[in-house]
Amino acid sequence: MMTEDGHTPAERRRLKVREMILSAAERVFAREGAEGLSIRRLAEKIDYSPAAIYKYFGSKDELVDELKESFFEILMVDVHEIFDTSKPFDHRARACVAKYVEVAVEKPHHYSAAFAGQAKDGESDVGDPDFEATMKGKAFTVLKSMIEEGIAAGAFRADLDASLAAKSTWVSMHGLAMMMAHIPTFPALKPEADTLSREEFIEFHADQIVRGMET
Amino acid sequence: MMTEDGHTPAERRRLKVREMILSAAERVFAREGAEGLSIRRLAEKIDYSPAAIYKYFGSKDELVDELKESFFEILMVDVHEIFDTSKPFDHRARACVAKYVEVAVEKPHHYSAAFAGQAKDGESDVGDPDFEATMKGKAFTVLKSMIEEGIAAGAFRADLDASLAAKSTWVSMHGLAMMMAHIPTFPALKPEADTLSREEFIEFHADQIVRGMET
DNA sequence: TTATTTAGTGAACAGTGTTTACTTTTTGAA
DNA sequence: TTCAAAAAGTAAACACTGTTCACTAAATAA
Repeated sequence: MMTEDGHTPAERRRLKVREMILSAAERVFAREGAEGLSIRRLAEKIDYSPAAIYKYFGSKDELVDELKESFFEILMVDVHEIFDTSKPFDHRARACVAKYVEVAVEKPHHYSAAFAGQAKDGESDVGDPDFEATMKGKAFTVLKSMIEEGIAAGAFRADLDASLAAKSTWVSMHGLAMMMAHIPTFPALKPEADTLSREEFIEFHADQIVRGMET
Repeated sequence: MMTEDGHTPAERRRLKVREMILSAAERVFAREGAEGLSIRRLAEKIDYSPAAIYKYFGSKDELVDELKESFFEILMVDVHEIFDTSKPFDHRARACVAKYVEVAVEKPHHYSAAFAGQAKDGESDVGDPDFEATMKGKAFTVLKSMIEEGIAAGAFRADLDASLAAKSTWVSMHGLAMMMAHIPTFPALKPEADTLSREEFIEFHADQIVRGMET
């Protein structure tokens, strides 16, 4: 029979097991990342044989890809929520940066894995023909329209290329997310000095980014 | 006898083998990163047994750490050379950012590995009691004094905290280095559009960073 | 009921980092 | 120059890893 996605009991059962595997994997991945997530340990945890997992996922990479993708989706939804507030423009702009970084820092393994394109010569999600449809594509579009709004409102330079500026802004947010994700103590480079908290540093950085675009 | 670092023939021989291992490892690591560098394959390549390598390095991680450290040293020297030019200030500032990113992009595996602090709770190089002495510490100091010079020259805002600004700047450079290292096509998000080359994008990004600090 | 597809498994393959016991070579002193 | 000690190097094993394959057991459709 033609599989119509979860309409027959068998399909629902299959989907349920799939979700169970994913959620168990999610918990391990959040704590230990892709390295720490072993198919064998995962199988033991869910009381299946290792080979069983391969009936649901083509490979470990495919499984991890799903974890990354759903994380990125959450990241985007969260940022979008902030963007759709009726607060003043520059407040929203800074809050978006802050939210992006905070979500990334909460799940450092997810975030950095989502951007670890392996530097392989193979297909890169960015540079994708239908980039607009991907999560990263949507993220970029949101960011760009935000900047266009800023230009229209006269807050940002009129000669600013919104597309370029969006990329540059993303790069700067990415840098902060990566730093904070990987270096636990980040804004405090030395242990004694540096009274600034993470939140305060995010604010400062967001401010620097926005200033770079202002008139 | 007391080992006085390479004074006896035996010590020189030992150091030579060590270097031989490192340089073979370096070649593999540059192409394939830490994952692709296998002790067994490395041993085969240098015509030793895998166990022999453990007479020279405590673990694979220790070996890789040395590769990362010497890369970072090169990165710092290269940037410092640009900094010590007699060109006008803002030219030097932008050129430093460009150099930093270029070197990182040339050896993407080295760069990203150097910053992949594993997000482990263990000892982090940053947050180190004698941070100033480390490579990253020196890098930070250079960056900071550069910004102080900019403030003194009246190019940057007088109320700018040089230490904070240095961190923010580094974060933005880091973001660009990571993006370009991991996403081969980076500044071109869509395949058709985006006529900007990597060099041009680096320039734009550096400009945004500097603008954020200007008066 | 029966034939067929699906779910799940145990065992193996090929690979990894690392350790241990062992042999061979080199070294420093009597 | 002989000889014990130290260092260099190795083969084989341990404990992992992702993945595949031949197989059984169970659910499904005719």
